[in-house]
Amino acid sequence: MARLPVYLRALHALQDRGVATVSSEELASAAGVNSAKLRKDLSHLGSYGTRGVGYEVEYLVYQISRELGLTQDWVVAIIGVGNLGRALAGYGGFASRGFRVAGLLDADEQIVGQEISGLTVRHIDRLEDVIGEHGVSIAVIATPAAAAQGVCDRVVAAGVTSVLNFAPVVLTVPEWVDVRKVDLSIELQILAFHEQRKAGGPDGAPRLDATPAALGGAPPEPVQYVEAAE
Amino acid sequence: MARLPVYLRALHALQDRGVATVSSEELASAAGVNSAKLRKDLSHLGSYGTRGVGYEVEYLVYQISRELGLTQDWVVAIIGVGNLGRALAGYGGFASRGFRVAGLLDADEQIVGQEISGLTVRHIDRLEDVIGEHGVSIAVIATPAAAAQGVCDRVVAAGVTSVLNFAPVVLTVPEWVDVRKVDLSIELQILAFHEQRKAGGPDGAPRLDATPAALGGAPPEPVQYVEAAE
DNA sequence: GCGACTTTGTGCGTGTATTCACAAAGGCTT
DNA sequence: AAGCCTTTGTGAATACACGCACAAAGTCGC
Repeated sequence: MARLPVYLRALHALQDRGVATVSSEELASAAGVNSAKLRKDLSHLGSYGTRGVGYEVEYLVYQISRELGLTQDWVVAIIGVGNLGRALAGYGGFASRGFRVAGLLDADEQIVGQEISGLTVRHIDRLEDVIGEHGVSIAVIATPAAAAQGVCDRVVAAGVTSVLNFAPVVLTVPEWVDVRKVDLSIELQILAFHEQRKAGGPDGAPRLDATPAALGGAPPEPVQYVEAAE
Repeated sequence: MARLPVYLRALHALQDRGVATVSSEELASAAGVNSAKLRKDLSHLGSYGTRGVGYEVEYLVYQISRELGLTQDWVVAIIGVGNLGRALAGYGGFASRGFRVAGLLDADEQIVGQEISGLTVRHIDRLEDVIGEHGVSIAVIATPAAAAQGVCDRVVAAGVTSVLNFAPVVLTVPEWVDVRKVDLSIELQILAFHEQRKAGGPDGAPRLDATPAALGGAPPEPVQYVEAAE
């Protein structure tokens, strides 16, 4: 399930606070989900709780990590070292969960050779070498949209079977390859949609879940929706 | 629906290629979804297709933009100008869809005053001023985890009703505030989970959904996750 | 050792999402 | 103008996710 990482994070937070045992109610609250759902999720991996007491934090951390495959190292390459690629390279949340960034690649000669977060950026021409040398199994694509599919084809040909795509395109891959997409502007668009709903829909329909709170909101200016390539 | 932004992107790509009309089958394929689902989604906003022909791209773009609230400007503030905040500030996908970044804020004196993507970073102490002056309605939180809840409380108190959270914590907000979370490491963990499944579960159990044969492609070699020695 | 209390694990009803399949509707050709 | 062909829009069947509520199971106090 896609919620396990969230539980895992909450459990780590509890561990840091020295909590040894936790009930489904508490953990669900910390993770922001329903307690029955949490119990059902956990029971799907086996019975790791003690009735009347709860779950032992450390044991649960281990079981979830094991289920997610975090008890082994995953070797990652980041392709595209722009602003986003740099942010990803320096993101501490990777290393602490068993993800090791083994390569940074870019097509820009200005960037190739730079040292970022302890790694030297290599030229995209060496993509296959880097993947082979380090046994990369997960590729992170942070290139411009136009380059993404080409890069994707190459990493797949080189043996990568999981791709995390930050470029705003739908990637086409063979069936045995998994792709997950993170799209920053889509998230904002979804927020805008809900924001608009709060203020009354586009057709002026009365808002269904109006809040009593006073909104010091922005007077929305009439606008054109200009489109630009990315 | 959360899929509308994906359709919108696909439509924009078609527009750039000069395509005037598109069938549900083509658009669904470009967006990576089932065509019946796409038609049902679109019919939910009204009947904008022509039977026997398809949908007029430009008209559909307008209707979806309108539904999503992209025909008006949304004013955004980015709090936390680390690597990620910088990447977000420079991300072209925002401006092109009606999102205007009106403020960059950080607590680090070293960063305050820097000019990034045409904006001067201001001190977090001025958060309420910036929100009020520009009529910010969406806040993007790109701070360290420890600071996120505090910042969130402040932006909410200042009148913001939508929050896009990049910090790895579950934010607590009043019921009238929408929060969306983007978690980079969670995406990688989900990939690792599937990757592990392909190779046989954590207990070595045979994979249940193994693909018997790959049509028109090289079958994946039996994968091993060797610890890469350097 | 026993009973009361707490908490898990899950059966079940409900609502929602997804997909199939087809009739209705429009264009296009002759 | 009439019939054929394409594609939409949607009824119906299916699958899935969610959450309530409760019995089973274990702990803790006495």
